[in-house]
Amino acid sequence: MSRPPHAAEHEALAAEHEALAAEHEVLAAEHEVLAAVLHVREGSLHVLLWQRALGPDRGRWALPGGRLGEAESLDASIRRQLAEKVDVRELSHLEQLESRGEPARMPGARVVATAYLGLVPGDARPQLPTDTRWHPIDELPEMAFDHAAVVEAARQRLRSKLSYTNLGFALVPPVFTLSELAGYYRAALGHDVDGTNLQRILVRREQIEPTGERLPSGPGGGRPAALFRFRVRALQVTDEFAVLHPPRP
Amino acid sequence: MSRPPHAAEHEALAAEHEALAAEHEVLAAEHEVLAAVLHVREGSLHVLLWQRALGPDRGRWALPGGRLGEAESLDASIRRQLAEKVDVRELSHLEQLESRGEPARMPGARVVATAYLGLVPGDARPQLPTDTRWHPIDELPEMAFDHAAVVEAARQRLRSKLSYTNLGFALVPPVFTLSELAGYYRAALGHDVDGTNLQRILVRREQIEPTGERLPSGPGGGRPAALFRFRVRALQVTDEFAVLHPPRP
DNA sequence: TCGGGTTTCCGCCTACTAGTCGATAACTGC
DNA sequence: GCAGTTATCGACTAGTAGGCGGAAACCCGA
Repeated sequence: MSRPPHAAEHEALAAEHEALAAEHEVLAAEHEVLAAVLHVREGSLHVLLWQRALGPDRGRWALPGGRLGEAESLDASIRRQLAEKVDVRELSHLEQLESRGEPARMPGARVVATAYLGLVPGDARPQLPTDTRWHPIDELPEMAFDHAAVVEAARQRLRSKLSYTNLGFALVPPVFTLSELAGYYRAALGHDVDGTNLQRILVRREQIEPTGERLPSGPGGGRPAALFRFRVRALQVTDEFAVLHPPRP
Repeated sequence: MSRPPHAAEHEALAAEHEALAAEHEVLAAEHEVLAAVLHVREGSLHVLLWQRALGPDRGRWALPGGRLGEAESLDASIRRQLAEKVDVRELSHLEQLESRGEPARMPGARVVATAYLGLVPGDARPQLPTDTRWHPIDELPEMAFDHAAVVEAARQRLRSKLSYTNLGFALVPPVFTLSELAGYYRAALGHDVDGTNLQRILVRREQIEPTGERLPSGPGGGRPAALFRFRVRALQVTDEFAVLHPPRP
């Protein structure tokens, strides 16, 4: 059983909270939403971060997010908050990840956070505010609060869902070649992926289908690649699990 | 390639966002924690519910839970709340499930809820308060608020985690026969489970091991059953997924 | 137009796993 | 000892992922 805090303690906390809220031009709130928006670019997985210019942890990099509004659902709120940093119409997927409520996760105020995983297709190049950038997920900068842990959770979630859902649709452009597809999976999974095998698995699961068209060959020649697309561009769970393993030694 | 959004478009977006933020006066939403505690008894999966005697939805059945304390983490809070309904020392597993924040999920106050999945081993018979009972998960009574959805999420989580983790340890007594083990899995998964196959899978994964002892035969005779135990009684993720399928037709 | 270089695609092979089933072992009770 | 019962073990089957080599389809230079 946890004891109720002393009144004095409580008031001090409330005062500090007020100050912080004033600084941010927002009233006191206890709940925030965050999103780790992931995106494959230049062959590796990136995450969307913005650099804090004010408040605690200024200078560090943070996930997009903010306080929950009065009449907002969690989903609606994260969409609204994300709109500040990126064109939400570019988002191909969004799902809830986890909530964190350690009392000391942020200095000053007590804030419970609900984190989301967001995905942006590989061909999208949304315009970003000046304080916001894509960071390679393997070289994260100094992160604010507990946001690094959220990024790690997002990466894990993506990795496993690629194995037993059609979540790949959210990583790739509407139409793609098999080599490109393998490249996206390689970046997201963090290990090598055999194109032949990937094709067989996804075709068998009826996740992807050929469009019938083919891309012209590159400058060096080579057989022109056939184009594919995902049949369904919304999350579906495969009845049979199938893990994409790293290659055998 | 997607075209970059026009600058004007971007500004319009930002303006819209300002308006939205102003409209959504931020308020201190209350936060509660809930747990769907599952338990296999008499061959079927049950969930722990208590009947509301006061307030909204009185008479309906609810999950254990309550408001988050000032200096409590979410995990600490759900443990404290659960202690009101069941001896928490009987809990073999507890993990976070999902958070719900629809503004109208409870009448009156705005309450964001973080739900947990709890498990109690099959041999435990914890004492319960008079308002609290185990309910078969297939015959839920009239449920309060959105608690029925939470129960469904918990069941799904259990089902899938049995396939790619050692979560079975949390369902069974410290020591068990293979028939008993198959019975627990059958109840939790909701479909038939072949004991031979289950044994091979779990032994191969090094999840279970024979204790060397054997149970005396029952009244009708029969070969005495060997006893097994889980090697590790804490959650571990199997590197290779392996789904326990329903039997083939 | 022919041949070398390049990339993609396709079919075959292998290893391994889950699911099934029947035979055998180890008991009880008559 | 024999019939009945339950548990255990081993062998068989079907299906899947991973890997590899060769054929296909293109470019380009001679």
